[in-house]
Amino acid sequence: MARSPKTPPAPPPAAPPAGPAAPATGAPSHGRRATLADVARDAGVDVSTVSRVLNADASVRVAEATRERILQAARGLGYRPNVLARALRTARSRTLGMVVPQLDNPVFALAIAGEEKAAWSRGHSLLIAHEHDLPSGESVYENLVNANRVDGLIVASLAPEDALLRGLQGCGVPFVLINRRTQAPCSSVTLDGREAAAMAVRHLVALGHRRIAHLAGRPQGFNGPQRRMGFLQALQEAGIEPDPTLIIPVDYTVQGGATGMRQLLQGRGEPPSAVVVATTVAAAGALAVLHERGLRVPQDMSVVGIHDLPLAEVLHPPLTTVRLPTQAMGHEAALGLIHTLETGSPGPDLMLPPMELVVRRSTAAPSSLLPPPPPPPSPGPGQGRTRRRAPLTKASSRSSRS
Amino acid sequence: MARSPKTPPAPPPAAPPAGPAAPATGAPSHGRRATLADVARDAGVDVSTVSRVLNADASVRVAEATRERILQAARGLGYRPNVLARALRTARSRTLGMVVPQLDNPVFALAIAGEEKAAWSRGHSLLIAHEHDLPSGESVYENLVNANRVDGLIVASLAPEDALLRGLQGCGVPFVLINRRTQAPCSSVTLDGREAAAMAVRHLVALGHRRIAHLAGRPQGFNGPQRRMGFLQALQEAGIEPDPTLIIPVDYTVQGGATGMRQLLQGRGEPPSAVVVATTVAAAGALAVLHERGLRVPQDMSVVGIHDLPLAEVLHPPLTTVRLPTQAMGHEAALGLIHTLETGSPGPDLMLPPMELVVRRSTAAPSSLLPPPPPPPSPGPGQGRTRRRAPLTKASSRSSRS
DNA sequence: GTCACATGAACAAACGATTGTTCATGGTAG
DNA sequence: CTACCATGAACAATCGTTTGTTCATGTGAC
Repeated sequence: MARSPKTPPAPPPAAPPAGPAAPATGAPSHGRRATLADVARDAGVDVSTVSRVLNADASVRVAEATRERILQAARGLGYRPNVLARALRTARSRTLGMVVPQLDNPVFALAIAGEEKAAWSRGHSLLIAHEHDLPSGESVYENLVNANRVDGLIVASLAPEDALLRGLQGCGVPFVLINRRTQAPCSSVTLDGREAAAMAVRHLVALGHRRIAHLAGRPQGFNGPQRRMGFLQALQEAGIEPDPTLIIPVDYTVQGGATGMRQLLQGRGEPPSAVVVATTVAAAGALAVLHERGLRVPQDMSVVGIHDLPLAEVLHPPLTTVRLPTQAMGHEAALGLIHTLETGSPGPDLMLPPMELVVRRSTAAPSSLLPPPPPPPSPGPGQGRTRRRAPLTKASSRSSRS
Repeated sequence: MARSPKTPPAPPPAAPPAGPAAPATGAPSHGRRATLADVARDAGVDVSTVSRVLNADASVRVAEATRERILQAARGLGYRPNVLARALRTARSRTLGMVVPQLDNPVFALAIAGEEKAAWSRGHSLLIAHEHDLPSGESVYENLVNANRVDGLIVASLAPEDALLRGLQGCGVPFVLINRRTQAPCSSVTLDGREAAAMAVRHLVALGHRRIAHLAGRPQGFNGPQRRMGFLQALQEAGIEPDPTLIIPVDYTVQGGATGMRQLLQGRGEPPSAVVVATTVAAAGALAVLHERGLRVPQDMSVVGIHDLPLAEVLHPPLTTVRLPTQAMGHEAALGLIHTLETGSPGPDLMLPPMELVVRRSTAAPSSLLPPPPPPPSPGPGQGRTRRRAPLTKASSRSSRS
């Protein structure tokens, strides 16, 4: 492991800067892949020397001429280290394991994209596993660690905290949770749902809304309560007394959003003029119910979704959302985990701030005031953090933990 | 995490049917994982014997008592084979490499889910890589094969055929393409877009539509032309003369669908009463334009999308689609590849038929005829293959290749 | 003319498995 | 009583690396 400690971009281990089409300057001679021994023979030295030269082992001295010969031989043979052998010897596979509860969820797919990028950029690979039952009775985590030898785990699980942590700790490798924080201190990378919800509310307040509802996530999860807190906090900041009947817990599904919206519409009292929906998918359900009832968006009701997805663009009308750095979450998790693996330092503990408020066509000033008089804070949708675009800012806000 | 064992094929490599909680009957003794040598010591035999017993090596005879002792020792130690060592020795990693052009595409995400399931069910792992450039100048394929030692590749690439195949063949491992066929004979698993488009058309014809448009995919891809062929064929079957001005090539994007629909609406001549859109995403764009123009769906225009996605459910109105077995595609590809690896037989060459027509609210009889008179084939949406639900049927229709 | 020493590179032992071959044993046939 | 054979298990080589240690060489000081 004597590579240049940091310097990730560098491809020191014999990367033949071959022609346009990489295929072998003359390498794939007789089918078998070239090994250290082949290089050693060609260069007329011992394998150990080759190993040290190719790994830029600083603790050893070799003559410049020898080094050249070795490098040349390696290049000529198209030598690539056998990661299996290396991993066996060093007990480090340079592979990260990612466990997801579901793959067909754009949030996880994006996170994986970020992880994959980070992993490869640091010379690691990503092994993906679905959270599922194994015939052997092991957990996927254990299997990954015990049999496949991943060096660390990135986990996005919905399992109960205690069992999850117990299982993970039993694996004996570093891990980082994404999209979720735990009571117990534990490395994690999450999205700041509190701030996201607050941004949504501020946008609506700036438009002149005062009666704002919230289709909130499940109270027992992590993201639901976060977003609810942000919602309440921003309301309070604006001097608006929150109306408990306007906060309705819903499932993160189309159906859940629809049910929640129905419930909201049949409530007594003055109806809201705007609603912040905990997820974009639930917002889609809410929109459907509004159409069903003949209510126009945004004229009769403004809708904001939290967590931007491609879906938001194709809804009717296109949904105003708060964009969250989902891919960055995966990227940071992988980078942090690799750092932990390399230095032994504790894992990352990040909460990434929202990227921006994406104003589409589902929000406008409430029709009760037209033409819209300049509302208290600032007129129009161009307030505060709108379209801020701060892609990768970090916020190590352990303080914000409940 | 010990769950109900499904007992699929067989877990020959020493799967200890431990108690409810797998964590060690007494195993994780001193941190280090148990090796063959540990088991051998405990059982008082040689490692080679342990290896043969645990692998159920038929070519060797061991006394029943010895076998028992070994099994017990392995169980007691919680022994798990080190796949790295095994892979090094056998030159088989039991790992599949999956290369995708983009991860945030539900089609690929679903395919991966299918592959992952198939791989694990056969004792393999799945290594995922994004199709991207490597600093070393190698292709991702080569890197996967050369350095990470995957035994085979599943590839979903949009790269030009010749370069792609050359690169893949240079890797020297079996591979199977998904979601795409090539001119050159080559293992692949695809979705039958021809039949899918035909199903969509038949549905519309059954509703009474005669003037049917097609927002078609790119002519140079694989799926676009397939679907276009199916569209034309079904029209012909119904005795309808296709109108070339009603077939418009579009990009597989919201924007593409929108542009295509605008073009369709500004055409001279009698406007179509229904449209088959090549993808659900493009259909979303088309719907948006229809709303923009004040046209009602399905009263003024029926819309069918090909390739069902969760998105279809949340559009306005919910989109009638043809459901394609995307996950099964990945499943079959992985299973086929593993079969190739194990037997040396040629790779799979499948084209999976559509699963069903999912009738939602975007299709109805054309308003020109109300009440709808029984149209020629059969009345109502309950025709032919609608809601057939044949999850995993295969069709080795190499004959259908152009 | 030795001795010590720095230099450069070879030697060799792992890592944890698989697998071809050899070896000890006891029973049986001649 | 010896030769032979089937049986059951040990021996040992190997996969391709990494890494601690040893070894040969030439140079300089004494």
